[in-house]
Amino acid sequence: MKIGELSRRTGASIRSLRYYEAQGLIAPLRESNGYREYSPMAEDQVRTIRFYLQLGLTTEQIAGFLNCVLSRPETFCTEVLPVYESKLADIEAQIAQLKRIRDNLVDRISSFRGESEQGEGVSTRDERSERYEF
Amino acid sequence: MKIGELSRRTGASIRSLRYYEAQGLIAPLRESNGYREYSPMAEDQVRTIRFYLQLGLTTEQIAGFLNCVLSRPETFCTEVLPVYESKLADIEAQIAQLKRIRDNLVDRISSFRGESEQGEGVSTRDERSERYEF
DNA sequence: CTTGACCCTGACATTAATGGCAGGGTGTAT
DNA sequence: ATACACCCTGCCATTAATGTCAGGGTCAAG
Repeated sequence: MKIGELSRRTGASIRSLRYYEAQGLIAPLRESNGYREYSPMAEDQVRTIRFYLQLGLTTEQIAGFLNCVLSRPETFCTEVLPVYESKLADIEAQIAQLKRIRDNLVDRISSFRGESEQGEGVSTRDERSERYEF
Repeated sequence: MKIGELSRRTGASIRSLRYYEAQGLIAPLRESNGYREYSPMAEDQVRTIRFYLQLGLTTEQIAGFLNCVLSRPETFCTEVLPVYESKLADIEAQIAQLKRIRDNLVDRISSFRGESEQGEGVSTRDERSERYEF
């Protein structure tokens, strides 16, 4: 199939499909006129790429294990686990940082509410940690 | 004081101090030689700017209420609350999204652990599409 | 008068995936 | 042959604050 059809089938823009190729994630054949010709398997391949992108992995990381996971179960690919673990650490750190900012914002917002009557920051902290715990 | 000293006192790089000025957050006088001359109050002003930046607000948002909060308690500045609330909504959404990704990663990581004892993955396809769910 | 520590402006780079345009070729149906 | 849908490459833009040059003034001390 040609790039337009693959785009329609996968939801990836034509621009993105060309980008994945430039990043070495997919290698369509070329017809004599220069058009890309994708095999039917490309559809699954693109969906797999997009899934890993949604997990926040980079094209470079995906390139490191894509061939493996396309041909066998993910759990057989030893390259995948460290990538997951490193990404997970990133995510946890980001969440922690965002939580700090959020708590600060919540404090400051609640001090606006308190300002119209009297007492300042009551013991919002306990309520907050309950509500936001996860 | 000149820009180098203000930088040392506040921890903001010289580049950043110039940037804050370009964004309309601070307006030092100019000496006849073109050098910026900052009043002593600028030190507090820069610290205030940096604090709001740490909360994730943009220079544009900060510009919208900086004059007010510099001259009276924050809770008297009605421009601030909606900015906080909007930022808080962003943060909550980001946290929720990161949590989804994290949960997915945790699942996938734990499936590696289980795989060492379990039988093979016969149908790679089905497993993968199941786990693709967010 | 030179050195060295300051200061100035302006411009480009950074990150990563994607959008979008310009300028052009291909293929098919009318 | 002409319209139209499709494809190609290459390039610039995006976000927002900051880093980092280049090329050049200012000024005090020696």
